[in-house]
Amino acid sequence: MAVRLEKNPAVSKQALRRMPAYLLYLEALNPTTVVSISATTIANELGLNEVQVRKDLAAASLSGGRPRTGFKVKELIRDIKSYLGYDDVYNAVIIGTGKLGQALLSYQGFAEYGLDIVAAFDTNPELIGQQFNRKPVYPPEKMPEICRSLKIQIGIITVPAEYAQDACDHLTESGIQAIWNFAPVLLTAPPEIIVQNENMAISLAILSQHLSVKLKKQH
Amino acid sequence: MAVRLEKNPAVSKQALRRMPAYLLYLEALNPTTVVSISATTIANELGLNEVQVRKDLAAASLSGGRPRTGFKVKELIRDIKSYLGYDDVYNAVIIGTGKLGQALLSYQGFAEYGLDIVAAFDTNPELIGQQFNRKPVYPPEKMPEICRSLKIQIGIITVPAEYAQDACDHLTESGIQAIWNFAPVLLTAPPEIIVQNENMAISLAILSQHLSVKLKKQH
DNA sequence: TAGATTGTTAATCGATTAACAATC
DNA sequence: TAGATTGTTAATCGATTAACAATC
Repeated sequence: MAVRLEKNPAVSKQALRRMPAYLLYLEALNPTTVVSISATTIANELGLNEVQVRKDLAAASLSGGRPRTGFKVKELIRDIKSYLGYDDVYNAVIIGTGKLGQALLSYQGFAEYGLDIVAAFDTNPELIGQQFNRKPVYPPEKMPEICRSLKIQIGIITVPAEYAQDACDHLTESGIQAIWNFAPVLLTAPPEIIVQNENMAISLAILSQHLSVKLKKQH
Repeated sequence: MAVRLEKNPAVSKQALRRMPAYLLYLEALNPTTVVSISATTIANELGLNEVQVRKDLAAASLSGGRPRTGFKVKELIRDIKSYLGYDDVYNAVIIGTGKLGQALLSYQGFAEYGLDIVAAFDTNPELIGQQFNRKPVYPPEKMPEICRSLKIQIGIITVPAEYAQDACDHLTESGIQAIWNFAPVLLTAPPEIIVQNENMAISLAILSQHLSVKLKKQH
């Protein structure tokens, strides 16, 4: 996982957010019937501005598109993946094997994003020693040892809100570099630790805003 | 759930994304010891620009802040919640009671966001008739009837990617207004249906970008 | 009062969109 | 060639930040 910041100076955060959508769209195409695709088509299908899509694709694509024919789908998929850093693999552990933790452990799709979840931790003695998707559950005491020996870079927090800060502290002491936090809590971590929050409240607020506007119109 | 678009003309999308973080921060404060708080303090704690926080709070707060003392924490929490539309309640159903679906069904916190998940649907005969967090699982055939009689506005899709479009079509035919999609798929829905994607690939791409920059620095 | 903090107006910055030349 | 599409340069738009007056 390594985003090509060097090449194109204009790697906007916004563009980064749109890339996964391009990828989903391109991967849903039938590769035998659709060999090439234009930025225009993608823009229309996704409801985006044509020039915006063209700039985004130009930033990600190594060989660029061709006038008249557009971009080669296969190449473009490969380039966007590389642009998003899905080629390099990071090792991760999950803290908290409740239902959400189990769901993430069992999800096969992370491999494609360069995320390799190798183990989990939980305090529940009934879960310790079990495996989910062939990934073992360890007691929290083993965190420092396992994170260091398996060279874990990312800790994924899926414990209930009240234990999230503890989990964060434990992970920090275990030498990880980044935290992906699914608990609805603002974590306090040393500045060198990267914290990315998966905040469902944001999605929900945006959805609810659109919905309220829509329902008002119906009256 | 109804965002106050009318009052303040400058309801930026970006501000909407920051609001949930303010809320988490404010709710973590001890209400007996911290009665008032300044935008300056919040900005420092969250690593944001002071003026930005002040503008955001001005947009959400009804009574505004006071020079010297700042905002009353309790009032501010209430105002931001109302601003985000957490006061109005929307009814939702979950399609797909795998681990992710079960996790969402069991999560108690959605009530605070104005989301009331009242039922679930699954094709698995072993799950049909069961309850999770007192919410019953029905077979998909019952979707139109139940969604209409319970006045469901939101459908939450937590089925595997390959069934997500089917689930979307079913929900649309059942008269729902909005879809919250957790499957890594671009859904095709009629334009009047609001689709909000919970795309973990975006979070992961952002995290991986930061991480790659960080790891490069260490060399 | 003095000064911390608010809220607003103006300046800057970044992202989007429009216009257009280059190219296969 | 003609024309669809790319990629770039310039204009616009929106969001952030800076400067400052108002206020408790």
